[in-house]
Amino acid sequence: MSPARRGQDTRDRVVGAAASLYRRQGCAGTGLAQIAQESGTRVGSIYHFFGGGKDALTEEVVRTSGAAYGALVAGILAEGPEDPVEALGAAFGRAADDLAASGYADACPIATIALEVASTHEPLRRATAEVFGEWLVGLTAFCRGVVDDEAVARDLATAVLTMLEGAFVLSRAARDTTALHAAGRGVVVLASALRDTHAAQD
Amino acid sequence: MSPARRGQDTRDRVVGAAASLYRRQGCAGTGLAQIAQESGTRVGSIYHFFGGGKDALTEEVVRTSGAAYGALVAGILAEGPEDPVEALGAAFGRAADDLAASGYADACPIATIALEVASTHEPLRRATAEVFGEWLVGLTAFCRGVVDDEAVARDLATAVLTMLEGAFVLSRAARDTTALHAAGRGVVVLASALRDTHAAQD
DNA sequence: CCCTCTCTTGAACGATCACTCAAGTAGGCT
DNA sequence: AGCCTACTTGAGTGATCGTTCAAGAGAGGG
Repeated sequence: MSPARRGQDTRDRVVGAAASLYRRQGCAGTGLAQIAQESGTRVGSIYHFFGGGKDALTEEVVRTSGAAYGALVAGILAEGPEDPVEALGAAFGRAADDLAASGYADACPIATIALEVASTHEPLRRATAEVFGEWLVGLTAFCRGVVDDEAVARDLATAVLTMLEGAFVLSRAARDTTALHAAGRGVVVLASALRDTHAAQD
Repeated sequence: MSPARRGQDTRDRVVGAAASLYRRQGCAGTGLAQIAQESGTRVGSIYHFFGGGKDALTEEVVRTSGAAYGALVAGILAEGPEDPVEALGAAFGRAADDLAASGYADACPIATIALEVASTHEPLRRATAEVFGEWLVGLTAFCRGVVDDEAVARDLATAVLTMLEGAFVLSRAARDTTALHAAGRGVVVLASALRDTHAAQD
């Protein structure tokens, strides 16, 4: 096996292990030694791939898992019920199932990092903001299927994302999916109300 | 001044400094040395008051600032517009103002801790869950002013809290209050819709 | 075959981590 | 006055933090 291939594998394993650990215990609570052990390599190898040190690795984790989670949610919405309002509600149910199945660990991959770095590390804060921004672009496009008006759709998308993020916080803390299911019902009511008022204005 | 009084002062300053630092940079990212320096004492004094070490201090921070923030929100809602739906919306505007005024640091005092400890420290996880639970009790009571049905009020309260928590995450990451304002508009639409459908069922 | 380049390895750096402890200080009480 | 208790102080514990580096391993191209 070529060194380049071996290296790419190691690099991917490091990013994957870091993403998994960050999601469970945050960035500050995860040491490079633990990341190295979890990915079956040594700390020195991490520095071979990430000359910028832990910060560079963390930024790559944010962007990589941010893109992956955005694609995951987009897929769930696309494969869900045909009615976009019902699809939004079903997505919260799916999120609840996945969260419980993972022992209440696999929620938003970057929320913990975002809160940790928001006031302490400007480059990482920007990275998390950009990921959230990209999610909002995709969600807004989907919400255009509920309400045609761009501004209203963006408001709905923002509300949906806040409810998902907040419900992840509450559900992980409580170790039950009540908050996620309540948020899902709220999303359906909110989206339906916006669709109705929008239709009434046509 | 009596030793007991001096001690109580020191203890309060330690809890206050820890709460402030935790809110900005999380629990794992805050060292006891920094807490001691910020509160004008020494690490040894922290251990005099908190024999259980950092965990004991953290639990007190969670319960203390959890209760304080619950009272703060309750006060804002009570002093807000008479219409409870408008009061909920206004509270999000107030949260946005406060967040921006603090340099996007003072959001939820326990959200970062909750995410950090949810999968790593069971006693602290329970503490955060209990704080969220108490907030939900108060919020549900307030939402009874919107919808009389207990279950619907609790759903609304849960949705409101998830939107506040999620909007704090997005707004701190983006360093702007767009998400909080959008969430506030969403809360008004959601609460209004629930009030209308509930009234129609009477 | 040997050189090169990529990647791995293991040891070491100073700093900081949570934590401990013995000695010192000072007000309250008898 | 003298003791007691509460609190402070500063030094020190081993462990782990992020980071660095020199040396080794191993496949590809000449």
